[in-house]
Amino acid sequence: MDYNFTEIEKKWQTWWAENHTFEVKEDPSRPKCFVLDMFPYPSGAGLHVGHPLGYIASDIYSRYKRLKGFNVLHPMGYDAFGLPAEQYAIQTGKHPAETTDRNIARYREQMDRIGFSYDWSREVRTCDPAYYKWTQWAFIQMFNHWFNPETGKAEPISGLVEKFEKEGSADFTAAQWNAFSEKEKSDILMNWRIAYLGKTAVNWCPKLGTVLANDEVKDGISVRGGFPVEQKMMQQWQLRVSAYAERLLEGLEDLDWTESLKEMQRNWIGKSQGAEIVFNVVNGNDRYDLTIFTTRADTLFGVTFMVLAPESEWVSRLTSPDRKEEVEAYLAAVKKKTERERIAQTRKVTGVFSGSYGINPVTGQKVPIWISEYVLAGYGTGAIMAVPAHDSRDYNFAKNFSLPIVPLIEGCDVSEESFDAKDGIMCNSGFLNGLTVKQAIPAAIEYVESKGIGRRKVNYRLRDAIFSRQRYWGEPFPIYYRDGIPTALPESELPLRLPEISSFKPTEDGEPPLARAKDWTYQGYPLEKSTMPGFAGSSAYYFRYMDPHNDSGLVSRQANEYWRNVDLYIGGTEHATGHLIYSRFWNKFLYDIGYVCEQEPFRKLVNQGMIQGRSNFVYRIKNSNTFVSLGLKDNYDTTEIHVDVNIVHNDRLDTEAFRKWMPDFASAEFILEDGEYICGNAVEKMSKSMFNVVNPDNICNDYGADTLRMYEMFLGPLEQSKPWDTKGIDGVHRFLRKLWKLYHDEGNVFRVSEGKAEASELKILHRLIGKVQSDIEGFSFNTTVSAMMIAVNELSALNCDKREILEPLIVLVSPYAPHIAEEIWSLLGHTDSVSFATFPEYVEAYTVEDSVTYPVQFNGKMRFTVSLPKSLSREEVEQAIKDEPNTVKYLQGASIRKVIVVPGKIINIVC
RNA sequence: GCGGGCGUGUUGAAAUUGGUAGACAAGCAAGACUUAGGAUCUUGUGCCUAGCGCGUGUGGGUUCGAGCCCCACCGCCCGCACCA
Repeated sequence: MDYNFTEIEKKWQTWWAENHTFEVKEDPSRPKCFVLDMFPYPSGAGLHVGHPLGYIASDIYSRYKRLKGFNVLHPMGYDAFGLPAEQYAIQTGKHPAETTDRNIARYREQMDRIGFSYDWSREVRTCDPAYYKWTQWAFIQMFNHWFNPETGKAEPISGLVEKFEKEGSADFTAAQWNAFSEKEKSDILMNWRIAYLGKTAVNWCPKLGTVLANDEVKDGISVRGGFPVEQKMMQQWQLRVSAYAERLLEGLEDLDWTESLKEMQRNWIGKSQGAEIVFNVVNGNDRYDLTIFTTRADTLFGVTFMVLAPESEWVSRLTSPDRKEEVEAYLAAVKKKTERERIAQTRKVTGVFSGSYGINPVTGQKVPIWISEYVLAGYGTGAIMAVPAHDSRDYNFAKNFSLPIVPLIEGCDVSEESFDAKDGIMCNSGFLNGLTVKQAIPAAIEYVESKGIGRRKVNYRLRDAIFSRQRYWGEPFPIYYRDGIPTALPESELPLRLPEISSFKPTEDGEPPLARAKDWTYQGYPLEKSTMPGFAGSSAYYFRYMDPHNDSGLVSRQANEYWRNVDLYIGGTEHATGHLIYSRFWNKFLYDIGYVCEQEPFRKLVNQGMIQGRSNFVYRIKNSNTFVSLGLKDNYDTTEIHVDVNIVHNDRLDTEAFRKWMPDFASAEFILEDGEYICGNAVEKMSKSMFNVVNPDNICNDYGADTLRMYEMFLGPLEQSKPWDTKGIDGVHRFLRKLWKLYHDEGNVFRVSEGKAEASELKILHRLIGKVQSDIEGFSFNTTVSAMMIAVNELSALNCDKREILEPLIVLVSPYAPHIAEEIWSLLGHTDSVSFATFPEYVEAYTVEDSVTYPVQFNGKMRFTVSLPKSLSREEVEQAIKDEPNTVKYLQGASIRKVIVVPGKIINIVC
């Protein structure tokens, strides 16, 4: 019997819980460090070994920072509202709260086994009324504020009302405003509120019976559930995220995030500089001003037609009577398509002529106005000027409908494809002729501005976030309809609790499930029936951890000023354009209203890679119950069958376990090679259906949590995706046993000596200290594990049993393998947790020998500064350099292994 | 198409950031102990025509010196994608 991880881990997990070891309080005398994991959605499947990867890294970092003297806030909670629990409720009638509670209990149990140093007293759950009170509270604040473009920040809506009362606006006078009815005033203010109700094109998912945000839809399919999505105009609650586009973009600059993630956000925000240009348009005798947006004002002379989005409100106005039938047929056809079909048919050109014409403001030429789905209603003004010669989409359209193509750049060939590059000399372009494209763009904008037919304009791709979901399991809106006027509940009424309902399905007439709630009213007025989306509860949860039990505010001023924002945030890259944008927006809003002290929520962000599954296969000979080993399978006609990876070890099948696995295989026969059944393998997504899910509990049972933690780190760089492969886990486990043996004799009796450490032993220790320090701070957790293995190997080779070495060593190991460290720490005579130890100080003198520094000249040309041990004479060094200049020289004797000679640079001595 | 990143043994990967390439593990091979081993402990393990030879996707460049820097090409991964 030696290292008994089962006993040790249980013992210390209980001890930590009983002693509240990881609970933290604000402590102004110590620097703070806020280390956060993206909290999980507690799904029914529980955790697999991929989930804890980021949690382990953040836990190591937290424990390390604690040893370094930081006051570390390291909390965990659950993003507990969401679709799966509700879908399950619809199928089974079980209340989502019940399912959620059960799943959370399971998650907690699994996390506890891994030995995380979370402060569980700060746990939050987004579905808890005491928590969602503050989600609703924030919504009311957004409802009561507007975004002032002049100051670039959120301001109370009352200020806007005052302004309207005194000055009116561009659309109405003060007198008119004051004469408006309550309803009219409410409708106008809706155009300004940060949280507002408005009609917009939404992603409607009929299967889920709800609308979805852009980031909840991928390739025309809902991310949750994978159901088709279609475009629909609907009245929905929205958040005016687009108002913050510029600040969200600028804010990225100072963040310590990966370049790729910042770039993803930049793309999502999609800033483009251009101009809005007004075209006179004619439909029979009617004349209008139609504004379009373009980034290529320089191509104005090449406009040969214009295009409207099918959803554009201009369509009805510009359809001439004789074209009406055809246009309506086209609109109906477009409407019928799902988003997915629209994407799939991307290259197929469709469109219809409206019957109206636009007048090119620089040439006076009449150009036809078309309607086509390749123009998007939600971007710019939903209308474009088409320049087929220099835009490939316009080009395809022109070719398809035989519209003219006018090239504007000298020497470009547009017979086969458009010339999209912003490069070359302008021609056929009046006053722009002779300019380069780069000169022509600003020149054209200046021209249209001076003629009053357009203006410089910056456009963003970022849309407002659709905030309503026609579902049950989410936060109810703190909104009621007073005579049809959307009104916020008084804050004193919060939380507005989710009511009990008889069935979780939408009603027969298509209303959200909340329509089934009895008495869903406030003071006799109806309450809003939709609920908030998943990202509502996750947008500001990090504030709640700072002050989780505060009943009078989201977070107290004092707690917020101490913890400020997240120093390290670890989570998956899949949240790049969802959660991470919404959180930043939400945070900036709270900052604007003076509620929180930092503009950005997450200072440093690390994306852990995904752990994929490594599937195993067996090969069944067709029409038999005989299975043939991998190497021999080509001799037979076989079917490949996924086999549970938990009954396979190093690709060798446990044939007995296989017979027991499924009744079908009870009488299975095997054709072995060398007495073993070898399985095939492949890397696939970790999922139940592939039988490749590895449960962390199993690893904890077989090897212990410390092995799991170290092995997950050892697997490779944190950010990288990699398959879970149990090969190699034995190596890590062996390391922990060796570590244990360092402190124990043959009979497993604890033993250390008090003797003075040798220089060689100190050297091993201090090299490790330096490595652990620089690697953890550089998020290179895998190399630290290797360094520990080397140190332990070297120390056991030296039979080192000195407390002076072994005590700091166990502190170094403790962030990675906290249970074994805690056990040994207590054997070393400590009564306190190793988490309260101090990180040992790195002393460089142990790695570099005593040395002197002096300059050396060679050939009168190169000058070097040489740092050498006293044991080598200057003559010896110079001779060595002369013998073999400009290269690596090995010197005998001493502890010096080479002298590196670099012109003008300090010479490096490697020991 | 646009943007970001990567390419090193049989495998996961290291490389003090321009200085002995392949650390540390895994696998494989040989040996020891053993009734047995998915246990433990040694030892070996980039390649070859075995030279003091060749090797970090390919070709070139800078340098005394390149896995690392520069140019071109090839291949892979991720994100965005009718955004005018």
